[in-house]
Amino acid sequence: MRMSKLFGKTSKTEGSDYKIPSHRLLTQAGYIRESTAGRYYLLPLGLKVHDNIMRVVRKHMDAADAQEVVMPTLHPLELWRETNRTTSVSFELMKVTDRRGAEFALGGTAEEMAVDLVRKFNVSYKDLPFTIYQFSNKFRDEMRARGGLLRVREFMMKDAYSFGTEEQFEAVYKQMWKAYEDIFAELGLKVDVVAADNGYIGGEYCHEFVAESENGESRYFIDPQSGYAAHEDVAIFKVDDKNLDEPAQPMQEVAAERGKTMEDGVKHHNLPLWQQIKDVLYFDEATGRYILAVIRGDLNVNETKLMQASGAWELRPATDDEIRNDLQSEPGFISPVGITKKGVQTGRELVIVGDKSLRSARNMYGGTNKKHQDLLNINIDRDYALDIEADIALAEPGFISPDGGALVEKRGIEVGNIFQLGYHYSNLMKDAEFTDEEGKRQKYYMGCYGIGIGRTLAAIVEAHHDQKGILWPTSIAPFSVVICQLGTDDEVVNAAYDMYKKLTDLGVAVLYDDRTDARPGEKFADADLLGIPYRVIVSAKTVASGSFEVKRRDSDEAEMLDLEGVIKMTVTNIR
RNA sequence: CGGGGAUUGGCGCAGUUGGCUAGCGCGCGCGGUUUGGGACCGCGAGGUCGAAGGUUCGAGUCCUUUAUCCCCGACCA
Repeated sequence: MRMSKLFGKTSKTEGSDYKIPSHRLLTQAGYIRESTAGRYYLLPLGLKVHDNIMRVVRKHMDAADAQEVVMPTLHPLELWRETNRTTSVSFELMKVTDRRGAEFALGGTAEEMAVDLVRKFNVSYKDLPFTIYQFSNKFRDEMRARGGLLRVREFMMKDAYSFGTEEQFEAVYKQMWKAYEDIFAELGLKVDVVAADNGYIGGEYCHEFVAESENGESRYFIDPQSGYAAHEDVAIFKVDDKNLDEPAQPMQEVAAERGKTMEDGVKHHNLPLWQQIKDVLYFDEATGRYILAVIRGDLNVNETKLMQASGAWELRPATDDEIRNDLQSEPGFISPVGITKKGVQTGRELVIVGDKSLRSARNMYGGTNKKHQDLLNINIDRDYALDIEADIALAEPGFISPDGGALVEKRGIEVGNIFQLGYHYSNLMKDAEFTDEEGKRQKYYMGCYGIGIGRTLAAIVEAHHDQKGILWPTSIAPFSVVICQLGTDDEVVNAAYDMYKKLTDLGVAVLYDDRTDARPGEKFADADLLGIPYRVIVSAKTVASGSFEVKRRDSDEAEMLDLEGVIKMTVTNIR
């Protein structure tokens, strides 16, 4: 490619709206350009990198026995109704209607489409297991786009769907896990594999592949000793026992003229925070129930775990009005002891969900559901009962992992994930079945596996850049070599063109900076900004000496090589 | 959707308490001198100041409505 003809210019000035390095560098170097918030043009350079990432992903998916297909972008809304996801997905579905009034969803993920495709073929156990995948633009009407390519409303995703029996699933899941490790390794992206929450996709467990970055949106915890890694939503930890050797004391009601915070309770009674009972009252819009989360005072409630444990879907904090008038309690003095289980005004049910940490302490203290009255020596089972007992505690840095090490908090970009879907979709969708050995119909057991291509591209830039620009890993660089032609003398131009031609004929992706109106400094700055792995300089000086200056983007040292040397170096270092 | 900030040639910005043909830098075009880390001189093109309405003799500047964008929160590849 001749740089003089390249569409998409580099820019010396940077926009003030570009807050994170990948967004700024990709825009400044002419890889991408924003259309509207969360929708981007991929320019020729950006498309090359994008294609290269897809090529790597495709290679490893194929190697893992997945088969590529293409699904329509417009999904019949009927299919989404079949799984009730017209209302339950967290990202807003974008819908379109055709001239006949048929409704479609713009695909944001394609579980239903995959199942619908497979069920058309009436598969048998002999066909299982198998995995299909596609690359397609996904549409998600996100509340807020953010950070350039990091969170957008329209993006290329590789999504794969596996079909098989429950017995076969573990091997398939591991195969995909391995494929993902190979993909990100080849892309030059270090990732942590963390256990995460399935959310709206359904199923029981999943793992996220997260590239550590301060600009990422995923918070997760790792135990560096054991390798335990989990998203903050699902991270578990060991709760220490406090005073279980203490005998249970008789419960006692006392006057407590205090404020409503936990600290007020600690101060008033001069007792430790951990001994206080923390009560957090929610209302679930989805099921119309109050959820009272009860936990040891020094811990916080993890709403994701709480939703999992209680079956709630749309939690919001209960209002003071609801607490006082419907539940006859008092903000700051809520207590599982004697709280009404049914709203007196609305008749709404109240479910008490208690954290297992409540069993790590005795003789706890807390409110009475009456203002300025507290209870001392509250003991679980004896004084109150839980409807649901579960782990609903939020992990914090320094807590002890299940393996015994201290948890470290990290932040990163979620570039891919693998989900166990189980029977979730085959239960919801008709005829999602295969014929087994005995001729009986059985549900498929499924998994799904996604990688965001644009986000991965941005994550690679986040991980590989310096003051001057991008440093592409050779596996995905838009060009392997940039030839900087300095000067316009015939010998220089001829030598540069000759090298460009020879390398190109050998299959090396070469960017030939043939611009006659750019001075050397500008060419160097652009080469650095663009992040091409190798830079070769052809100038009057080098032509006279019969050798060329070759420098790696990630090194400060150049070496002088003749044409044969340049060819050898670049050809052996390309993919 | 809640909170904060912004919108003036392709990009980055200035524009005072309302006042004259709306400026600067970069970039772009033409001519020339240059050529190893973003050169210089000359000439030139390009803006109904996000949009609509209002106040005023007069609006980029004041008021109302509205659109878009950025940042922080709840979601995700």
